[in-house]
Amino acid sequence: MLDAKDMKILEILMKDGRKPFTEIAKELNTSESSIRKRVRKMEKEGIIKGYIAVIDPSKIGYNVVALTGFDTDPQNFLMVAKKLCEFEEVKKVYTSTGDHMIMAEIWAKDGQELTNIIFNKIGKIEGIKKVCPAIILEQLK
Amino acid sequence: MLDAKDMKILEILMKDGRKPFTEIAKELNTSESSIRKRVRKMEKEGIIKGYIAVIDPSKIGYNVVALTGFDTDPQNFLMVAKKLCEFEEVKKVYTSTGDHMIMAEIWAKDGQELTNIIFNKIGKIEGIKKVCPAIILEQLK
DNA sequence: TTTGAAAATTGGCCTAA
DNA sequence: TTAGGCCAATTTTCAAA
Repeated sequence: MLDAKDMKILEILMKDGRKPFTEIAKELNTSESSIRKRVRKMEKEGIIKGYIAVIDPSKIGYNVVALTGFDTDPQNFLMVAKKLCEFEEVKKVYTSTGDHMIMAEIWAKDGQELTNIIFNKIGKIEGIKKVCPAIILEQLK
Repeated sequence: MLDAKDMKILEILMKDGRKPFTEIAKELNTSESSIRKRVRKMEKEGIIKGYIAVIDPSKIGYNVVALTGFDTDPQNFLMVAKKLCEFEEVKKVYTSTGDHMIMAEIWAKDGQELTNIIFNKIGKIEGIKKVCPAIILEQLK
């Protein structure tokens, strides 16, 4: 299904999602149309879900990013996870095994705002039993 | 430093990193060159760190993604974090507060490969005291 | 901000494996 | 049937005024 050339294209686009097809073609010693048709196919098949700009949160005033685990009672599990997605400050939501059934990445301007988001806004969701925020100190990769 | 228009541009690019400047300009009722100059400036300042394609790991054979916490003795903490970055399978590395000082996102083809990566490759790094993998079941956002 | 030239993308049509 | 080559039209980017 995916051959070596597709994988190389993906590797390149995972590092630079804006690299022109013409340049990718040059790097892989092939034609632009070949690259373009492969990329379009992978987009259609959902292999490439999209392209996003990567922002440094601290540079736009979000000085506190927290990986936050949530414990819920089993009845409200999915509802809680979906509600979490609705918050603008919640950038990512996963369900997972391990210590917490739900993990979320939350951006806040400072500690006070994080407290407010977690305990006043999110904490009010029915079914949440416990909240475990871990503040990210540095992203190394 | 960042005005409202910059923030709107960032919001748009965080959702679609490939949206042409001309389209963004139309949405924000301004000119293409204005948008482009603002974007270039934010790129230069490191506010926009780059652009990446978002890949569905399961569609390229990575069926197991694990958020993994690492405990280390304090002497080896930074060295461990840096070593982790060198593994191709380790896609993200954070230092953080909370249960584990280091958090990493690891991609593997299956459970067996994850076990191999965590215990045979990564686990051999000096100073690692404990490994706590949580397998991501679903990404909701 | 406007303008015009260069570069990249797009779509259609074609051939070959 | 599918991947890739080719070409012409459109769109986007870019630098200078």
